[in-house]
Amino acid sequence: MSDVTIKDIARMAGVSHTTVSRALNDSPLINPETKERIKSIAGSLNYTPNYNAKSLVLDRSYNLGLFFTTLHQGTSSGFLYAALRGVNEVIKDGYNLIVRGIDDYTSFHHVNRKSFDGIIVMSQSAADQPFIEYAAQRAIPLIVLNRQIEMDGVWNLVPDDQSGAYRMTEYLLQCGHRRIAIIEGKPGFKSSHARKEGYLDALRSAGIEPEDELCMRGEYDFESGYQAMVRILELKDRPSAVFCSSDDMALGAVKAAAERGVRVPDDISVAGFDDTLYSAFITPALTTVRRPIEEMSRAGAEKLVAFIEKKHVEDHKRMFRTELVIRDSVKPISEGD
Amino acid sequence: MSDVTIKDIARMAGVSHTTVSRALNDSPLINPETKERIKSIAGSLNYTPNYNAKSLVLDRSYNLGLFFTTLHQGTSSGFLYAALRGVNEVIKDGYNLIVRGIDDYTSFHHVNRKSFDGIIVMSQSAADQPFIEYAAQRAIPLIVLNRQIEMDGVWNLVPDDQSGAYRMTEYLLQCGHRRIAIIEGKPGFKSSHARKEGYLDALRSAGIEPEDELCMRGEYDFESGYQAMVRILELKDRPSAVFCSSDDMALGAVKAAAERGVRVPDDISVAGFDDTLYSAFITPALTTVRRPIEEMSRAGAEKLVAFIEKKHVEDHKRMFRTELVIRDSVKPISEGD
DNA sequence: TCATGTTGTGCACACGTTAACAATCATCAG
DNA sequence: CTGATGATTGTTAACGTGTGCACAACATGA
Repeated sequence: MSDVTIKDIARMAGVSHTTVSRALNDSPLINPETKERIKSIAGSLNYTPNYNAKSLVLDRSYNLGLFFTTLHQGTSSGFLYAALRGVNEVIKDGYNLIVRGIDDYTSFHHVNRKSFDGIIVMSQSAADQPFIEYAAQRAIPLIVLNRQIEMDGVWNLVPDDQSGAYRMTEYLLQCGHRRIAIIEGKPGFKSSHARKEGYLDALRSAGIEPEDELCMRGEYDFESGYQAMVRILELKDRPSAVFCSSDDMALGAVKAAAERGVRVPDDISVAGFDDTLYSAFITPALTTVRRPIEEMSRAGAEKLVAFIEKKHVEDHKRMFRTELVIRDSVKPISEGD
Repeated sequence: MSDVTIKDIARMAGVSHTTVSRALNDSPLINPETKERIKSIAGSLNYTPNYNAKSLVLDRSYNLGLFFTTLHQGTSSGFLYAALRGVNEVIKDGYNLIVRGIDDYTSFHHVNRKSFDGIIVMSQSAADQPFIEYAAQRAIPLIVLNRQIEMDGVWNLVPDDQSGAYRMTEYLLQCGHRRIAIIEGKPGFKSSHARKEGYLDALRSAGIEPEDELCMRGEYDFESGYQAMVRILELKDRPSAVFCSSDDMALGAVKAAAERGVRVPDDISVAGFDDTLYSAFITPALTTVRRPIEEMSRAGAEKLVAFIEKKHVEDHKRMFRTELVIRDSVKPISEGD
């Protein structure tokens, strides 16, 4: 059936396979009439090039990789969907999109330049670092989304955590909160720093001097959020709102409060960050900050394809605007409270 | 960097490249000592085979395709996620999983046996038919999930609609409903028939003779559900519950009821089928039947890989158990009502 | 007339791998 | 000692495509 090759076409057209190859690739060397004739024969034979052979000689795979930190533990379906949609919208017919969880690989043996024209890593954790370095070292065009990273030659598109945190804090202030605690992210992480800076900026803009007492260490995970909230609730002068640097920690915070008979949001407001899927389902539904996953993915894929196809690409870093998602876990406080 | 080939290894080991190829592929022809020596050289050089070259000569692509009806209009993220997880769990390191929406293709040019060792179609609509036929005609190992299909040489794994409908009806009966209407699916569709049969069986098992008056035609879509519900509400002896053969129709039915001041579930109970994503979010949250997407995907991928690797595979059709999802749109009725 | 393009085409090889067949060598039966 | 057998390894071609170079035909300009 589909086993017709350029040699078959060559025989029919009475030319060499070289001419056929050139004609089908629109080489300017070929006589326009010959070219048309060859193309019409190819069309009528329903010719499809053998991409494996092309790949071999052209040193291109026509494969793009979209890698997630994990596909089976923790990645939310909404996150996956948004990323896949974003990338898929952009890539042309000529590419295959290969989707995989990094933790599915027992070795990175199959990850090399011959197999991937380019790779998009939707990074959710520092556990991806070895993979990213491996790919970078193999000189595969690489773009890392979502998680901030410092590597030369690797593009990096991340959500603007700082302004997200700024606007969330601003929102809490608008709701009348004056004493607002923060539970910080993992120490040393860029995102932790950015989110805290946004928080601090917003407070200062409102003329409120941040208090060290209200800044709690966290690790981005459920447990650390729980622990931090316990400490917050023990403060003599308890804050009326807590900004958590991740939804996971917010979940822990809500649990700690509930266990101590402190109601969210009636007694204390809790805000998160990330808008993970469950955020909408828990009680109370979490007020949080959404990261623009689909937009980032689209931009990342565009950039990657443009680079592969040799168009020049300039800037290596970019921030994407985050968005406030207002649900039920933050409550305005009336003046008299 | 990674450009070491078997010829390089051959030179270092003082053998021919053929010997290297055989050694690395564990051919029994090679002296065990030589084999070990070659393997260790390959390891130390960090050798990775060029899969494009392998593909060319072995006529295998190492690619599996996972195709959805669409990725950007209607496919729910949960559905996508479940399917992807199921397939991904099964496929080995040696395969690439290519994910795509069928409606993303402007032509099926890139779909051929040289580019795909096998294809899994997660079919949500009859619109996939041309794609499925195209792939089948190209002799690509093919498995169609979720939608029943009648084609030789094409595996087909579908949810057990009949028993799902049976158990839903049974549940309605347990809730005290005696007069239960059904809105049927598209005439001529296997699934419509199966769902109706399940409904009829359950009624008869409970000693209730089905009434023609309570069987309404539908088309699986919102509008037909609306129309059918209108007719149901006009019946002199109105049923206390309506089993809709799809969530879309259930949605239409709820709307028709609401517009006429009939409350769901207080005045009438409504059940759906499919567990589409929105089913949980609408008011009232829909009691429905979930299809075992992840399980089906896993089984499908296993079957496909087994076939590609020449192990014999027997049965070509299989049903998967569906699951009742109880939410708020069905209410038990007390004896006195 | 002859040197010098210009235009279109083919030859031969390359890409990295596998595999049919040939070759070598040791071993063994007679 | 000799031919046969079996175990290893090498030679060579093949998979389908793209490309550097040579070449033919034909036009151009002096």
